[in-house]
Amino acid sequence: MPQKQEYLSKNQQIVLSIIEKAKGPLKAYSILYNVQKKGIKAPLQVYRALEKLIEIGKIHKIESKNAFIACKNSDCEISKATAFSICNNCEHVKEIKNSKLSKYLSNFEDNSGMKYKKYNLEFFGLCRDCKLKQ
Amino acid sequence: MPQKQEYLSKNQQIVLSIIEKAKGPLKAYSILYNVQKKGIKAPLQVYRALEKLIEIGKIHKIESKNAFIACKNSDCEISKATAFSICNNCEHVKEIKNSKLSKYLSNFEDNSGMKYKKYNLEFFGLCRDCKLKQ
DNA sequence: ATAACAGTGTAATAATATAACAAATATTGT
DNA sequence: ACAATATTTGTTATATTATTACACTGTTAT
Repeated sequence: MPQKQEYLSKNQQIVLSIIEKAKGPLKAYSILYNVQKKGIKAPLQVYRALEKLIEIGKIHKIESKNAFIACKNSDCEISKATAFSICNNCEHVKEIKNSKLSKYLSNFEDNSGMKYKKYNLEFFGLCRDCKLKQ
Repeated sequence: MPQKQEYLSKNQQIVLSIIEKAKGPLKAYSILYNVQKKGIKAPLQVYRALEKLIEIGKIHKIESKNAFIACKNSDCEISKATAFSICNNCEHVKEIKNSKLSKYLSNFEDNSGMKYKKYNLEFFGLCRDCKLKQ
């Protein structure tokens, strides 16, 4: 009796594969347009797949952009600690993999002594290329 | 010659005062319904005020909720380093004021040596009250 | 076999946010 | 005070993002 889903359903596979092929985060409706040839016709089908893929940690949502990106971090099977670098100029997004940072945040206690199960961190700045160009 | 706006316009004041009075984050359209008696009729008027208020650091956007909360942190006149605690159960949101955390994140360098001007961090868990109830 | 569960398909609609344009108001430099 | 510049406002329309509701299909566990 498997506790966690071990396979992806058809729609989940289709949506994941589009996101994995993409260079950057994709928006839900742009995913939809990309998969209409493959039989996914309605927003809800996309959103359902996205929800599941997030739940099992295959993708992450970039909240400040309402966009979805494949998880590059083999560790996070359940997506609970995410950090991203976002370029204000070219909009390039990269997942930050930094064990010191993730340890620091996972163990963080606020002033009341509370600890958290989950966090999402988004950093903004200029990426290397954009900094050079300016 | 003031470089920064030193006052708030009428609509900005109205919107800010609603947000400051609220117990938690408010959504844009809920703000709209609340201020229709005061002459603000259209979403855009609310969004424009929100944009300005964010820019000058009077409020913050909780990205995972598409909601807006007053800044309790007198330091952040320009909103560039924000951290929040969000309860998964009662949805209570609190701005985290922790100088160690903010120093850590403001000085954070990623693996490529890049530093960032701005960040937003959202922590999720159960708040004290909800933890006790369960 | 059947209950429980996860996934699918479809239509409709809700919720969030922006574009485009015209006019009014405030601010600054001279 | 006056023109030039900035910002803010008002309004309509529309774009974008996300969910509700309902009927149906397939798989798994007992």
